[in-house]
Amino acid sequence: MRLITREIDYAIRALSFMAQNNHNSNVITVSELVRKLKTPRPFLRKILQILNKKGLLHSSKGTGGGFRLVRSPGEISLNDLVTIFHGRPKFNKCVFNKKICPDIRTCPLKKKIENIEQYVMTELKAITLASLLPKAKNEKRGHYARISQ
Amino acid sequence: MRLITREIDYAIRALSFMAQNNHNSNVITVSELVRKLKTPRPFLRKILQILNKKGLLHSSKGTGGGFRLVRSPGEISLNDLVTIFHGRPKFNKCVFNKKICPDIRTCPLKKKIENIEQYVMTELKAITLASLLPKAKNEKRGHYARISQ
DNA sequence: TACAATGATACCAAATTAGTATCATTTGTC
DNA sequence: GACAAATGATACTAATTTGGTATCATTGTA
Repeated sequence: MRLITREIDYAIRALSFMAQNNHNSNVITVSELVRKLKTPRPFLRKILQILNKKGLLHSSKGTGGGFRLVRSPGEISLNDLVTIFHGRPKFNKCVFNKKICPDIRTCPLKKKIENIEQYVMTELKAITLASLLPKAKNEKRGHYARISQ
Repeated sequence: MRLITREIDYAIRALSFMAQNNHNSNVITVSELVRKLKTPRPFLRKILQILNKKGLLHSSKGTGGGFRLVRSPGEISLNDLVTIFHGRPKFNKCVFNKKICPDIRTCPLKKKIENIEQYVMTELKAITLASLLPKAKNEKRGHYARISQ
C-alpha cells in the first residue's frame, strides 16, 4: 500500500541533491551521491539508470562522466516518479472474473476508487521537486534533501 | 500500492451478500458463501474469522452455525476494512535514518503525503457497505455484490 | 456419538520490493 | 595504446508482503 517506496525515496533525494548542486552545470557521479546520501551503491545506480532512460537525467560515460539534471525542479513532480517506478496508481486490484463479478462496467466500487486515485494523482502532480527544496540558504526550516555535513 | 487487495475485495463481497440475505436473521455458512462468491474456501474462512474477531460478524459453531452481520451496512466503511486488514494507510515508507535524513520532524514530504492520506481516509469512510448495495430490487444499475444466479 | 459448523494456527506459494554482482562500453589521461 | 574512471545492460539473490492451503481442536445439534 506504499506510494513512495524506497526506490522513489532515493530517487527524490538524489534528484534534490543534484538540483542543489548543479553549479557550473557539472555532472555528479554515483560515487558522490553514495557518499552524500548513504544509499546502497548498486541500487542507486539502477535507479539513476532508469531516471536517465526516462529523460529526467542526462548521463555521460568515461572519466569525468556522471549524471546531470535535465529538467528544472519545478518540472519534476512526485507523480512523474511514482509513474516511472510503479506505473499509474491503481488502488484496487479488481478481481474481474465473470464468476464473481457480473459486470465490470457497472461496478460502483471501481468508480469510487477511481475518483480517489484521480485526486491523489492531482495532488502528486502538485508536489514538485522544487516544493521540497529549502527556500533560502540560511532558512532553518527542514527540507527533504538536506544533507548532513 | 494497492489499497483494496483481494482479502478486502472478498470481505466486501461476503459482507454485501450477507447484508442482502439476512432474512430471518439467519446465519450464513462459509459453504454458502463459497458457492455464491466462488472464492477459495480456506482463504474466505480466514477472512471471516478476522471479521468476526474485529466485531463486524458474529459467529456460531456447530450444526446450523455460521456467520451473521452485526452492524448495519451503513455503519461499515471501506476505511474500516482497510484498517482491519492493513492498518492505517501509510503511503510513504520513510527511510528515517540519521545518516540520510537529518530530521524527521521537519520533513516536508512527510507532511504533504500525510495530507493526502488524510483525505483518502475521509473518502474511504464515506464509502459504506450500504453505498455499494443496489438501491432497489428491480433497478438495473450494477452493484458490487450482485451475485450471478 | 456422529456430524456439521467455526477457531486457531502453522505452513506454503506467488508476487513485489530491495538489493547485488558482473561484464560490456565509452571516454579522458598518461 | 594501455589504463582508469565512469555509466549501460542485465541477470541474479534476498526480504517482505500477499494470497492461499492444510490440519487439528472445539463447539453445538440431532
